[in-house]
Order: sequence, then structure tokens, then C-alpha cells
Amino acid sequence: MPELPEIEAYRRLAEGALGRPVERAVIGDRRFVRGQSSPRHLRAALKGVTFSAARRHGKLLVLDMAGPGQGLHLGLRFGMTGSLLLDGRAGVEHLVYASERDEPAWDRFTLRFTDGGRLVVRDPRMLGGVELDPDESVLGPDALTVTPAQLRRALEHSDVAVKTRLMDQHRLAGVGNLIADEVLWRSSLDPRRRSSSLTPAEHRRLHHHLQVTLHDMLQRGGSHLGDLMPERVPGGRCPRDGTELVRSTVGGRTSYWCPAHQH
DNA sequence: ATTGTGGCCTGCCCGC
DNA sequence: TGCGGGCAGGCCACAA
Repeated sequence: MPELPEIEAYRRLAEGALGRPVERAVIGDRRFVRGQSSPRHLRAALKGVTFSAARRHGKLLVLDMAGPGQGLHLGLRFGMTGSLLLDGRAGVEHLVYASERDEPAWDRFTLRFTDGGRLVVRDPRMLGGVELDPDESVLGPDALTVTPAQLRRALEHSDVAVKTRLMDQHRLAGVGNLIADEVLWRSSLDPRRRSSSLTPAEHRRLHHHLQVTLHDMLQRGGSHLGDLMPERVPGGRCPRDGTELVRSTVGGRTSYWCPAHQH
């Protein structure tokens, strides 16, 4: 599913759209338009603009507008099945949990450029969305660049499960269910641990493994390419010690962890 | 404010 | 072979 590594790949793909004038925006399903702006308003705001930058904040992709839309921002979210295509090319090769079918009916939002190319958000389950001027201030520090002090602040003073806290986009932006399981597994931390109970040494360990995991996944090309992932199925075993993994719900999400080495 | 829960959304897989 | 229930989870509205 799209977590930070996938959105980063989408961002790089979207850089190929910078400076190309938008002829018009096509809204495939009006429910895909989020926030305060109506589909009509969004279409009007996008007509004739160019984009000056493609940025990523957590799982939010932001295109900064230039020209007629100077100062406005286009936010793209991908839910768990959303993918980005530019001129027919995909941002990532494979998206776990999402269909691989080439189904134009799933094109929920399309930017047509005057040069004939197009940028498409394709999302079968429509859990993503497009929003004019999304509020980025509600997002926590980006997981790829978070400092140890920022991570500590995101986790301390809360009795909520550490996994829940890691996935809270208001505290830390970019970590989803798969990456959270992978990072906690590598850090030998039980996902159910009270967030405030982590020691300074555990904070350091978690920060280290978060960085290494994200860089591994960026290099491998997806959040589904972690070391734990192949065993993240009922009956799966810990790749480190062979213990059968525990499967349960933590923070409302299916979680797998090793009862032998995660404490 | 913080935290938990349910709902949205729909393709896919499994068992009957 | 077809059918239906359960599952997947990012995000948001809502309740306590």
C-alpha cells in the first residue's frame, strides 16, 4: 500500500509534470474531491496553471502552483490503493493490496496538459483524494527527516500503544501499518508497549531502525519489501528466530510481531 | 485536549 | 460454477 516510499516515488514521477501548462482537470468521481472546495471550484482553480514544485509531506503529495494559480497548492492522497501515472507511466511497479488491472474507470482525477500528456490518480477503492490547499500544519514531522528529539516528542507522555503513536500522522507523518510493523520488529519492540514507557536507549534504537528501514524500502522500491513482510501472514514465523508470529489488532490495525524477541 | 470506534470505499479470495 | 461474507487500511467524523 502507499506509505512514505511509494509517495516519494510518486513525487519523483510528478516532477516530470513541472512547468507543463494544464489544459484542464478531469474529475472522474466527485466524491474524490476532499476539503472545502467543490469540484467546480477545483477545476476552475487548475485551468491554465503550471506547477513549480512537487513536494511530499508524509503520505501527502503537494504540487505547488505557478502562473494563474500562484500561491495555491494541490494536495494528492492515495489511501491504500491509489497510484499515480504520468503520461501512461506508473510511479511504482507494484502496489500490495491493490489491483494491477489497467482500468480507466478507476481514474479518479486527471490533469490534462496542453502538450497532450496527463497526470492520473488511479484509485480503485477511492480511499485517497484530491484537495485544494490542504492543511499541512496538522501533519507531524516527516518520518524520513525526523530528528531523534522530534521522535521522542512524538512518543512521550502518552499511554497509547507505541505502534498507534507511530502511525498517528499528526505526530509523525509517513508511517503506515506495514512500515510500523517492520520498524518495531527490527527494533525488538512490542507494538503494544505504552508509548511513554520507552527508555532513552529504546528511543535511539527506534529512530535508528526507522531511518534504516525507510532507506531500505526506498532503495528496494516499496513499503511491502521489508524483511518481515513475507511472514506477515497467518502462521508466519519470525525471520530472526523462527518463532511463530502473533497476529492481533493494535490501534485498530492488523499487527504481526514476534513474541520471543519483541518486548 | 486526547483517545477510541465505526464507516467509507470496492476488489479479491476463500469456502460452500 | 457462482455466490456471499470477510478482509484489507488511510483517513475522517463523531463520541466519550
